[in-house]
Amino acid sequence: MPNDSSKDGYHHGDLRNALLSAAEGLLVQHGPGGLSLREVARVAGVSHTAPYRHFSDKAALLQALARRGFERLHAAMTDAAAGVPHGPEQQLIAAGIACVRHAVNHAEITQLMFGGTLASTVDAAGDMSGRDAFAALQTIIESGISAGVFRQREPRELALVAWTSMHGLAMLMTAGLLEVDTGNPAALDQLVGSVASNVIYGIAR
Amino acid sequence: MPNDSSKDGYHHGDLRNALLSAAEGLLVQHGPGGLSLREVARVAGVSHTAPYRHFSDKAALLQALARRGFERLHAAMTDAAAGVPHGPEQQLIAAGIACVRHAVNHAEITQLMFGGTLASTVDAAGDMSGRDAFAALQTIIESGISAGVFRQREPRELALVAWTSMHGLAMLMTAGLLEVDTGNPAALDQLVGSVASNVIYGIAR
DNA sequence: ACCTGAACACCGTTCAAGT
DNA sequence: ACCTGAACACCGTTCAAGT
Repeated sequence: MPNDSSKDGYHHGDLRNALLSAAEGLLVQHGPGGLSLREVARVAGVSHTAPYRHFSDKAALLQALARRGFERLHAAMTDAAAGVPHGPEQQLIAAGIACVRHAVNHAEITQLMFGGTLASTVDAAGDMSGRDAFAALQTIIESGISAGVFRQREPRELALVAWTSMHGLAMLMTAGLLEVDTGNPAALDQLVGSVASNVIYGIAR
Repeated sequence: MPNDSSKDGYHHGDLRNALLSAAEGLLVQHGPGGLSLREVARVAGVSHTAPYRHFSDKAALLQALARRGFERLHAAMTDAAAGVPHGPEQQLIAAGIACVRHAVNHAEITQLMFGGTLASTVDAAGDMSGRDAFAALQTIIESGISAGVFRQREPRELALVAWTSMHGLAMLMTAGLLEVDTGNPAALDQLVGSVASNVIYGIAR
C-alpha cells in the first residue's frame, strides 16, 4: 500500500500542499484558533509529527496559508480593476468590491491575514502584509491624479482612505459585526459601492 | 474569618474583577490566543477551576474583557466629540482620533473585540459589537446633516464610511500592518486627521 | 456558596528510532 | 530524506469532595 501503482499525490513532496489544503478546510470549519496541527496531519493522513518536515512551526503553516490569501486578494483586486477601462473612479470601486468579496468569501483566512494572531510573525516576515493590495489601490489613485479626476495630493495619502475604508468594511463583515446579507451578492456590491463613492466624493456639503 | 479586618480584595466577590485584571495583563503580555485560563487563575492566586465560578467558559471571560473594551471605546469617542464644539467636521475628526488612539493604546483588546476569535460568541451576544461606537459617529453625522455641512443622505450611509475608515485604520495599526510611528502621538493624530478629512471632503476633483 | 485536587481528553513540540 | 511512536509539559473542562 505504500508503493501503490496510482500516485495518490501524497508521500513525495506534495505533502506540503496537502497539509495546506487540509488546514484551509479545517480553518473554514472550526474558525481560526480552533485549528490544531495534529488534526491537520490526521486529515492529511500522516502522523502528527510529519508536518514538521515541511513547516517549522504551527505559526509557519498559518503564515503560509495567509500568504496564499494575500496573493489571491491582490490578484482579485488587480483583475477587477483591469476589467474596467471606464476611468479611475470605476476602477477604484471595482477593486473595492473585489476586496470585500474576497474577504466575505474567505472570511476565516481574512481574519487570519489581518487578525492579530499572526501579528508578530507577519511582522517578522515583513514582505507580505497586504502591501501588494495597497499598492494596487495606489496605482489606480495615481492614474486618477494624472487624469485630473483626483485631488493633487500624495498618492499614498489618498490611497490610505480607500484602503482603510475597504479594509474596515471587510473586517467588520468577516467578524460578523455588520448587519448585512452577505449571501446576497447584489446587496453586497451596492453597499461597497456606496462606501467607495462616498470615499471618492466625500460626505461634506 | 469571612469578615477579616484586612479585606485583601479577593475572596468575597472581587475575584471576578481580579480575574479580568489578570487576564488583561496577560493579554497584553502574551497577545490574544496566548492567554490561558489556568495562567489567569495562577496570577489571580486561585486554583485553576475557580474561574468557572464566575465565567462559564474561557470564551465568556474573553467576552467580558471585550465588553469592557467596547464601553471604553464608546466613552472615549463621545467624550472627545463632546469636548469639541467647533462643528460636526471637527467633532468627527476628534471622535476618529479618539477611536484610533484607543485602539493603539489597547491593541490586544482591540484585536479581541474585532478579531474573529470571538466572532460566533459576539454574534450570540449581539448586544455589544461596537454598536455604540457606530451610533456615536452617526449622531455627529446627523447633526452635521441638519446643520447643512454634510450631504443630505441616509445618516447610516454616511456614518458607515467614517466608521469603516477609522475601524480599518485602527485594525491595520493594531495588527502592525501599517508603517507608522504609533509611539508618536502627534504623528498619529495627524495621520488620522488626514484620513478623516479625506473622508469628509472626498478624494475626487 | 465558594474553592479545591484529581482526572480526562486534548494540544504543540522534541527526539530517538525506523526505512 | 522522510516518516513514525513515545514522551514532556502544557491546555480547557468536569466532577466529587472539602469548608
